[in-house]
Amino acid sequence: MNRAKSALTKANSKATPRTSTSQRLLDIAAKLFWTKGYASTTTREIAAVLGVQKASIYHHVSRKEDLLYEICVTSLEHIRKTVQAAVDTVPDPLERVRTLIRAHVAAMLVHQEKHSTMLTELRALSEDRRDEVVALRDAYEELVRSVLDHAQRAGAIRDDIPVKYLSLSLLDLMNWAIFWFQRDGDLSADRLGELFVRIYLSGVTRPPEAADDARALITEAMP
Amino acid sequence: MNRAKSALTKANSKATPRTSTSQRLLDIAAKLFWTKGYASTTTREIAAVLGVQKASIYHHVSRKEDLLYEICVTSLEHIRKTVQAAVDTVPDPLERVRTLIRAHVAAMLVHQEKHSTMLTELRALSEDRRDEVVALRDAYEELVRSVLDHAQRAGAIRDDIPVKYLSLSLLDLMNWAIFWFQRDGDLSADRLGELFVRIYLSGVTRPPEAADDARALITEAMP
DNA sequence: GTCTATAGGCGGATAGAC
DNA sequence: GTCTATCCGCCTATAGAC
Repeated sequence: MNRAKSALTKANSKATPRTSTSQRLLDIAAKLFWTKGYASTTTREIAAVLGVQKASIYHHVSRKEDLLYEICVTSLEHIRKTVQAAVDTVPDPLERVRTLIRAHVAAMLVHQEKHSTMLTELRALSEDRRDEVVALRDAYEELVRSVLDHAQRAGAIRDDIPVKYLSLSLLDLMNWAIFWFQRDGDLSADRLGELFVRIYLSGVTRPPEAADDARALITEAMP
Repeated sequence: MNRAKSALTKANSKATPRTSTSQRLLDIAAKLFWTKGYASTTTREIAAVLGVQKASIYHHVSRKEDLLYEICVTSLEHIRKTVQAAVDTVPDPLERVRTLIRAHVAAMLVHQEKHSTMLTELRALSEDRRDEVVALRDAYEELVRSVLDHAQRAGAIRDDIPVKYLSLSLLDLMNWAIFWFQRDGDLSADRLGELFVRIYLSGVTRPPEAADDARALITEAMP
């Protein structure tokens, strides 16, 4: 937790002016890191897309790694704050789980490039910074676990599987959709969230006969 | 399908003698690619772990990329064959889904390094080879879809979500466990498979009261 | 099948003018 | 804040002996 806080502080204080060029730099880097991977993306390419010379990048960051670090921190802070705020408005334990799923999917898709870069390129960070980002990630996962734990204690979700694994399974289900979800495809972000709500909460087995959750979301066929 | 076959043929014919050194080379490369990523792993490191000079590697493969290509093909062919064989022995549509989940989890964990490398490093391949591997991956995903489609047509699983998304969700749930599953942890590979069977088929909502699947797997608490 | 030696290129990063 | 010019190290891959 201390580490997490220090990560944020550092990210905002550093020699990184929040000018719009710096923001564009981060967005461009995220898109390239996501597409080609961090190690395979060169500072030359980033500069070319940004429309400046390679050396100019070093006015905004002191190392290529800074870009990756800031992308990871931004992504994790955004999703944690968004999901926390959404969940806080809902009292019912089971409805909180639904809200978490919807908010997580929406938030991760808002920053699709940054979120997927964080998920896959974390290992490219130096040890110290990786530790800081992992601490941020752990803090978020702790939020997910607490929502599930609350629901489990309330008797709303199954208790034959430890919350640890319920949580990891849910994160796997949601996070990796980022690899195949197409913003312009036949499925909107909202519908993707609803899809995961149904699968995760009800499973795919056909209910014996309308014995599904009473507040059933199923009124029309998906997509 | 044609592309898939050509990928396999090439992989087995090429200038790649199946000596034990070549096998060790592939295994070592897979472990390093998985840990550090393909682009960040140097031929020097691979050679060092193998216990030879850098140049000696080029007797077994003609380019570093060959290693990644063979890892991807091996991994996908293994899982496809294993899962197909397992599913073929089971007639009941719903039981086939369960069998698929168990077989997929078991197979991907047997070759954990290769499978995760295939999942995350595919984009580092040259365009032609990437196309070939993607064709193999598509062929496997088609197998998954067909099992789910069969179950859906038989009325065994829900029909309010298209098979396309049921399939992608299941693959996300299973595949990315490879990131957090610890071989020596408190969960065996078999139990991980059972865990996914329960979550995917029944969902996490607590059943109204023993209204869960009659052939319930839930006899003891997990882990 | 493995070695030593080296080619040849590309990468991140810096110096210092404007 | 951006430019030109350049350093230097590391990387993949090859040449050719044993």
